[in-house]
Amino acid sequence: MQIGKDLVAASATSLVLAIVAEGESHGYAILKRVAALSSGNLQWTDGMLYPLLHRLEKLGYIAGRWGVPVQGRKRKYYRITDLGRTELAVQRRQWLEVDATLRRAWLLEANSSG
Amino acid sequence: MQIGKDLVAASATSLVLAIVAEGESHGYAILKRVAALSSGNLQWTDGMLYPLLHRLEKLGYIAGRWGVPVQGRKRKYYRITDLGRTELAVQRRQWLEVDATLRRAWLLEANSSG
DNA sequence: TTGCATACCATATTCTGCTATGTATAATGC
DNA sequence: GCATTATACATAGCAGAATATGGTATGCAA
Repeated sequence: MQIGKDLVAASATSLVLAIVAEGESHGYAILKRVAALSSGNLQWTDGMLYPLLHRLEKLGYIAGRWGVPVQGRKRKYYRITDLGRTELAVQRRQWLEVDATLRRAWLLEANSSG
Repeated sequence: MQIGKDLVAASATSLVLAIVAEGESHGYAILKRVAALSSGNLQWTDGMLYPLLHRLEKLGYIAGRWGVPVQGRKRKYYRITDLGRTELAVQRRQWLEVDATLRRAWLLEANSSG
């Protein structure tokens, strides 16, 4: 299934925050995690993720540090901050509220003929 | 509760389609319907609704006609098209898919300490 | 040692949609 | 009859985020 742009944008922050709340992670791994959690339905491009990570870091929701590996490409690891946890809770509440609204609207449509 | 911009954008099309699927409606009435369905949590501005209605009409999801009232301001009434109903179903499926993904992600976070 | 695939990160430019603003009519209160 | 608020629609211009692009590093195959 192809997921629309707006929906991707609306869920992106919550997903990233939830994933790094699980434990420190880096860009590429987050990409894979999203694909796994969504059963492959969400296929983020790296081009959209990195700007998002920068934004979230600037907002103070996540904190990044460069990992210095013995071998291999260097990676930037992100972890969630306290502010980020708070924000995650806020976003969840908002999502659930809109979800409830939509479900109400869908019922209306179902009941009004077809 | 204040709902974020992205979330508003992601739910707007579905909401409008579901509302006009209930029965023909016009801009101002749709605004009120959204507020009611969301218990006042979604407070759309007319400035965001009208461009959206134009877009949806151009896409063929809704069809508009000018109502000529005996008295009162003239209004533009929109009804849903067959294409619009199809699109509504598509968007609902997408929303539910992302919703499932998010709920999975939230569980992870809950289980990973706190 | 060349070429290709995968891992990994970054950002300028483009595009899209909202904010701000404008127009107009009808109802209400005084 | 005048001011104010609610009703109702439209769009130019701007802000912000994704696309497209670019770059480095490692491994592997031919």
